Amino acid sequence: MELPKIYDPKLTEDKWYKYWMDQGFFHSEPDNREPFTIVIPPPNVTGVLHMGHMLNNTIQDILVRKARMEGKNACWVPGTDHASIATEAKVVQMLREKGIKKSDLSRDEFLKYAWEWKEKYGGIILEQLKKLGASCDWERTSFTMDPKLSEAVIEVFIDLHKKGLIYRGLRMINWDPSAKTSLSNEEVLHEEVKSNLYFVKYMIKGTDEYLAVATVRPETIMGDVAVCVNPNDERYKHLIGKTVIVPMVNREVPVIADEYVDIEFGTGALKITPAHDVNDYEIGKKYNLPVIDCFNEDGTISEAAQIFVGLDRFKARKLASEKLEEDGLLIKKEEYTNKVGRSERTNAVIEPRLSLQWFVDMKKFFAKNPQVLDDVMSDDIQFYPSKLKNTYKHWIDNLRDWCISRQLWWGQRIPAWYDETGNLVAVAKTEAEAIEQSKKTNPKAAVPNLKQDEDVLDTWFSSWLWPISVFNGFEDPDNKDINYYYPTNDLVTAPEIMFFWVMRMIMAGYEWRGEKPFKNVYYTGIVRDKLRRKMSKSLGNSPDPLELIEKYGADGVRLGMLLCSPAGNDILFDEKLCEQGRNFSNKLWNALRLVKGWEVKEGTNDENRLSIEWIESKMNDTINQLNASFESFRLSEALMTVYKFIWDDFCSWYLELIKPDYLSPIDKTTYDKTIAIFEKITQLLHPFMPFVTEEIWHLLGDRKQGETINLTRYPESGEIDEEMIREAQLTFEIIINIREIRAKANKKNTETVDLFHFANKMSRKDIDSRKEFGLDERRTWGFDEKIVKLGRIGTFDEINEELKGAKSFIAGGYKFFVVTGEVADADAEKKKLIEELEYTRGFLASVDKKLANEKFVSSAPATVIDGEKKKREDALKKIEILQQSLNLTTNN
RNA sequence: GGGAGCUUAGCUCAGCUGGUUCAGAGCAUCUGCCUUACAAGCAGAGGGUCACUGGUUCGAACCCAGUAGUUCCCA
Repeated sequence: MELPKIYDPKLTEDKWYKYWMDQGFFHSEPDNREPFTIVIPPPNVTGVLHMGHMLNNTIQDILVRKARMEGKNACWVPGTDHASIATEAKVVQMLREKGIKKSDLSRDEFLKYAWEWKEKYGGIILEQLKKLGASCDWERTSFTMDPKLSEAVIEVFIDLHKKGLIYRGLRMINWDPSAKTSLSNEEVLHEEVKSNLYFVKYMIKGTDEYLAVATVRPETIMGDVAVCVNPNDERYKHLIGKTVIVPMVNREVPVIADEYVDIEFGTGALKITPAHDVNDYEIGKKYNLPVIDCFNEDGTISEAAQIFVGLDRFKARKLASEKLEEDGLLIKKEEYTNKVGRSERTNAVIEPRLSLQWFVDMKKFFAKNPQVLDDVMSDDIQFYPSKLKNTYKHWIDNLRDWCISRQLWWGQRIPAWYDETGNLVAVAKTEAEAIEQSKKTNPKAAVPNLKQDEDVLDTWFSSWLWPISVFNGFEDPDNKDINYYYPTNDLVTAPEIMFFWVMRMIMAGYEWRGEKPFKNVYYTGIVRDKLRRKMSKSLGNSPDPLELIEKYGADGVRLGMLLCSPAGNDILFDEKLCEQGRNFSNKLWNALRLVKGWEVKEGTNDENRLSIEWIESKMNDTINQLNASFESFRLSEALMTVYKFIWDDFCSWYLELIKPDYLSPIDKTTYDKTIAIFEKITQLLHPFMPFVTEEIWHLLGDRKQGETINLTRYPESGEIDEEMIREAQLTFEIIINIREIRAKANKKNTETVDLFHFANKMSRKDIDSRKEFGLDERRTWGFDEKIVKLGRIGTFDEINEELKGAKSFIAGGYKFFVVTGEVADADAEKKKLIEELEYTRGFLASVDKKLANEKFVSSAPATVIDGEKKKREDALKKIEILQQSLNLTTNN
């Protein structure tokens, strides 16, 4: 069989993904096996794959594939999120490009466009996930606005309203005066700007005294309803309860006291404008102050302000400053740096604005479901990394009610019904039901003319139901799927949505299933570039994942992502890592080429026995380490374990040990064992690199149609011969020493050197001495042929005296001489010996000191003391050899 | 302003209960090799006052306190 020298992912990846899909390997139905479930964090339906998705989904795929190979019934549910704000924005923009304004369309017309857009572009991202190799059950693909899922959202809203966990109230929101809509916090970008701090006189009623107030927003003075000072502020104590005159509009307002006010900031007196500042609003509420909204929704000054009516807010600021100066009320202007929020989309400066919104009463909800916090704190739901538990707790301790209404059209419309004057009449699925309800509460009233709430629900209000709703757990709470797959096993997501999503899914899980939604939560880091900058479109520092796949293969990119992603840490992505991944595929491929190129001869070559026993032990050891890493979700570590086993142990040592001479055949026993090990290697690596391992697995054996590495059982660990591993390590140490001497002597690979073992009382042939070193006497000569082979040794013999002019080294308590033909510098050799002797003596002294310390001996555990004793013995032996060598050198 | 985390090799990180030969990887670097699987490769090497200061302990990268720097969350 002719295999190309370089592995080409393009020839295999699409081929195998199609095969997997055709054979339906990823589809799951409930059966008798243990379930393993992951629900995807649904990406935005109109989104495209970015590096964050790559990382997140690679991790999920690894977990799912491993579970599947462990014989579990693995089910990974894919899907997308309707993402109301982002999607609506995209549709609005698309319409604008066509010359259509949203305001010219009816709600139904707009939604028609939105659905068309969704059908056309939605789900591109899912196709991209296939390129990555994601083994999702595509037959279960869901969308948060699928009829069943939307229905669940509406029912949940009605249910919560019935339970008294939802209410409608006034609240300060982020208002975009340009787009005339509210924005979520995530859509507001904060930036530092230089502005002025105005110091303004508020005259105290009936006196010539004034109270100085500092503000950056003089255009909101018309909305002032009080001035607040700190009750502990000696300067102002006498003014508390007095009345002051608001400049420009001459309104009389009280001076109140609250500890919220920072004595140090400005003048220590704060003007209270409840309509235009979140904190002022809170204070206003606390002291029952009125709210005067002096802005219109487009950011111009309203009638309520009395002056500057109709002018833009920034124009008004300038005019207010001038007017204050005219009136002699402006004390001074100072330069001041503060943060201003801007709309991500329109760049307009955000105005805090009061409006009627729907809320979930979080305090009540948590009182009803204390497990939402408790189960995370007690690790019943385990966070990886666990340090994020602190953040979770801190958030819950400072909960605010969840605002769930959005002034948008794309999403689930709030099922609340109002009469003509805007009073809430009922919360119900349909108008008919609402009328029914209103009749019940007020039978005598005429049938009202009802209007449904114009707003839709927050997208998170549908995604918090995701682990239940994808299995239709609301319409049919006792169905086969939900009973089998729920609670799910692992959730893989980003820490920044811990509150938006993770916490709320836990809430929903307890409220409607009485059970947690998942057992483990794995938080990935934020993908950043080499310079630690967040990857973003505007910086242009985010590579296109599909281009990377094109360049390095999906396996290469998957490896590249994972190589730099310890759980919870940020990912400093570097394209070079993908290259490393690609190179690794190629390494594996070439190992296949080597093995498949051998001619096989019946029989057994006993020289290879120890090498085979060693690699088997080493592999079992690797499997144990790998499983331990998986159990604690240390996936980077797990990958590194397999990576090193394959590259270093299997390729660099094992294959070199057993490789027959050029054109010589290999014995069948060794060949069969090697193929078996290679097969296990592909299985171990498969969750990480699904494509190249499937390809190689098929080439390693005679596979039938319908067979796949996906459905093979993940290798289990067997017996580990620790002594064999030590023996091999000693062999490698000897070989490395020889190679180093060869390298320094500039020996060509084709030239041999001679090796002599110094036969003192610790001879390698001496069985007792081998026992002393903890080595098995049966293997005395086991690896010697291999030392000759890999060290390119001509003669390998024993010698009873120091070999003058030869280079020497000590390995595992044995001394060796290497004759390179070039005369070694005797003084340098001697110096080396002396240095090593000095060092070992110093080391011995420190160990002795420890052992002589009575407190150490009495308080340290026995294993530690035994360790120290062993160190002492080893050091003594080493000193003896060194001393002996040195004596001989000196005598010569 | 409040809270949480981090600081170990040039870079990115391990170091799990304080104790196994003066601290471990990967990448990068340096040297030599196109040695019949792989130059996307092979062989070898160098590189660290564990941020700083003090404390606890027989023993500290690890525990405690303080200082500095840094990141994130909330306001």
